[in-house]
Amino acid sequence: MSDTTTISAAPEQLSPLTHALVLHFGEMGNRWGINRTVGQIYALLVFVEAPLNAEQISSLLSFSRSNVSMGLKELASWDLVIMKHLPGDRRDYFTVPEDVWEIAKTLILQRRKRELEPTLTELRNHLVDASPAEDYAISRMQEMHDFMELIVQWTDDMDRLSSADLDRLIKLGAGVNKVLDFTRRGKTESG
Amino acid sequence: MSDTTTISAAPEQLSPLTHALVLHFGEMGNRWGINRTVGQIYALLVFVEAPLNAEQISSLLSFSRSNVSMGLKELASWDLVIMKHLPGDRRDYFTVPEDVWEIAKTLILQRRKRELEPTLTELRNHLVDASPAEDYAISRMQEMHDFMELIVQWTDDMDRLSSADLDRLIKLGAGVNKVLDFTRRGKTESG
DNA sequence: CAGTAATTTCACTAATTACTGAAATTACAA
DNA sequence: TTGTAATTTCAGTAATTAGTGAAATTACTG
Repeated sequence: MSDTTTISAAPEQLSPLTHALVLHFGEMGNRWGINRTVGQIYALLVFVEAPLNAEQISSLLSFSRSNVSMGLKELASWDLVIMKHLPGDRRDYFTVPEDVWEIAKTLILQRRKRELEPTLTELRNHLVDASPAEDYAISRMQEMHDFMELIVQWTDDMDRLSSADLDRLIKLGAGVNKVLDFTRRGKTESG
Repeated sequence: MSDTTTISAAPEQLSPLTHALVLHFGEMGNRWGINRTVGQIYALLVFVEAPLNAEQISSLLSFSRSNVSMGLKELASWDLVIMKHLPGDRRDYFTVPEDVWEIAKTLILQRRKRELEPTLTELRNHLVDASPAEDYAISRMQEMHDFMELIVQWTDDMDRLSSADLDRLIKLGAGVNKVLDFTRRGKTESG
């Protein structure tokens, strides 16, 4: 037994499996609008049980300490990481929520904020003082606006769905229809 | 009356309104994983009724002909544009589908393909030969995999929802729950 | 408040991605 | 075929974004 017993021991290096996934999420980062670094940091926090400090992240992923700092800052701005502290240790430790659905809900709301809301505002502003001369463009904008509002409603509904409900849905293999039944019934009897 | 009567006359320059929106969509392109050029071209095709050829796009947005060509190619690879031809004119003309929901469905499926499916495949591959020693990482991967499969099901369901149904939902101001009711009932009686 | 560990900021460099004009290709018409 | 209009490709350049190390800041300890 080693003497480095903090809490649920952080690895000194990654298993091939975790390493492969971390690299994959780094690549996927591009498609998700975040950079490689941030993608890798996040995957690391997801697949490693122990909370990690910046130094550990930096050495496990081998990029600079300052880069890790910026990555964590970005993840924090997305509300995607949880900061913890160990007694007698002043370093910041980071983890992610325990269940996927919590993570996904955060992602959905954040993406909505970044990808939808600015456009919704823009459309609204232009629609108020639009001259009826530009018939076609205006009706297109109106449709788009209404549609985006609908998406906002949908994501609000989703946000109300608990992890326990979702868990059950997964086991049932249920499609969208069942999900919506769940949301409309409100919270269920399970913990 | 001018003699440039093709079909629903392409403008020689953009109205301030359309221009503003085109610029906005160019900016948003970043957040949506496409570049400014592609975002602007797409917005242009959405807000201008007439199908446009590459030359027109290039002059309305003032970037190079070759850039337009690459942008259209990318949009085509996402299945987001419709190519048309006018009798006696060999140039290619481009438009987008008439209704927002058609566009959105395409976007949903395409984003799924680019943002989810590669990871789903990766997870599946790693999960088959995972050593049970790495308990934690594996269960995280399994959860993530199951969740992503669920999203695939949801988006499949959405894809089955018709524009007419959606249109009605918007008018009702309905949230996710109503949507799912619609999908489970199948097609409705409206045209 | 002096000392030190941890973190953040920032100017710089590296790497990537976007855009262009020229050349090549394609598609059709005479 | 040959000619010509339209489109695409591509090598080079411009612009943007990512990543680093050194310096500055913050936060805690004695």
